[in-house]
Amino acid sequence: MNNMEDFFNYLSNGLSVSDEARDLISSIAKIKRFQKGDLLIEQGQENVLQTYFVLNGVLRSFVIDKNDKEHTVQFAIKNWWISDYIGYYSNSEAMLNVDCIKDCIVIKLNRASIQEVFTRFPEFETFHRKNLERTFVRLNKRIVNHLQLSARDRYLNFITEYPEMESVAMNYHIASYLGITQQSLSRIRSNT
Amino acid sequence: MNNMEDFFNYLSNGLSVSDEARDLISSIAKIKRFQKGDLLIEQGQENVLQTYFVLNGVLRSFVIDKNDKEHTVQFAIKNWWISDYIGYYSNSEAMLNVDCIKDCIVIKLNRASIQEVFTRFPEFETFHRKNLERTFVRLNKRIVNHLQLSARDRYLNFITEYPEMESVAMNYHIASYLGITQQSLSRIRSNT
DNA sequence: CGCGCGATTGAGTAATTTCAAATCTAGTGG
DNA sequence: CCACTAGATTTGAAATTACTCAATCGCGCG
Repeated sequence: MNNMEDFFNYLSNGLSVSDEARDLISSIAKIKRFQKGDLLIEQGQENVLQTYFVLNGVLRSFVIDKNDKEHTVQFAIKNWWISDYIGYYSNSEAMLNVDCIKDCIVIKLNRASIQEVFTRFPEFETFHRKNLERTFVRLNKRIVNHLQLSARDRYLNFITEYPEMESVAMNYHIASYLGITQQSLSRIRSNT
Repeated sequence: MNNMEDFFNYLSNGLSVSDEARDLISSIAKIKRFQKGDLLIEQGQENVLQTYFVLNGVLRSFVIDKNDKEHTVQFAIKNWWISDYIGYYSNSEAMLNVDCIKDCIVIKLNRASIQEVFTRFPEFETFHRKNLERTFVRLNKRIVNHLQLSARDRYLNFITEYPEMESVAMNYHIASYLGITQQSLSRIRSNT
């Protein structure tokens, strides 16, 4: 369907959404469409007020270093959230870019509105807190993997962990997520 | 002082602690002392029910890989929290070890008791949620740094970010946190 | 003094990157 | 249907970075 209903379905998985909460969320959540290549957040922009929930498509967040190389921080597909969470949560300028790698339909929410939801409906704060805890685990695992695994093993882990990404992300997106060059990834793939 | 009062001072920084909350916390929080080398959590143990708040001393969490090499995931000093947050939040067996690298005084809290505090005093859940968001930013920054910086730059970033760690952690602890060998760190240090 | 642990240094080796060229692929127009 | 093109991927060879293994150094402590 790719509409607001999908978002409420997602929410229903973790909490029960009252009619009042539903009304408030409907009024603050905006559905947006983007095309492959569109930039939702740009490194250096003054502040990061938005976070996005993916209804359809694929996005990624990435940083461009001083040598103009891109490094993928996160991918997002259906039912994932994405933003520059460094800028978003530390209330600073954008440290990351967010762009579409496939045409997308997303729900755009801003921090202040979400805060309002938390205040009026505390169960949403609990839901968010549990999400954060799960994400926290994922980030810790990524760090642990990066510390102890070889490039090849990180790749093998990636494709078992996120099997859907191989077909939608390009070679160099995945390489830059794994912290290697696209040439190295190509060589790893060729003798697996 | 290194007693419970320090913990309440820490909490007072982010919220106002009612007398009732204070009573509940006093009843569930246990002060524990550990010596350098003591293991608080051991990789593989059945579950991770505890998290620790540091009153004094230095601890670290780390993983031992299949070649018996240690990789430091996190350090903790006064006013930091530490545990195996992978096991703790995903309710699984311990993926990490936690040990003392200096004699420690910590407050031990368990998940179920903390949940009770959240339920009875929702402002603690908000406090925790904000902490998680800050930690989330730190982990994202660590990943970004790992992706885009050289070993030398990661080291330079580490000593500006955590200047107190250089004197309390050993060479190979820091090296294993940065994802390099102790020999490489030694060489980096010698021509800085 | 001598032991033990941690840090440093050196030399050879392995893994990965860099730069450049070649190949593949999907889409476009003749 | 085929040729062409632009973008993406692969391959090769040299250079770089970091690692391994081994030996040595330095220091605190019994």
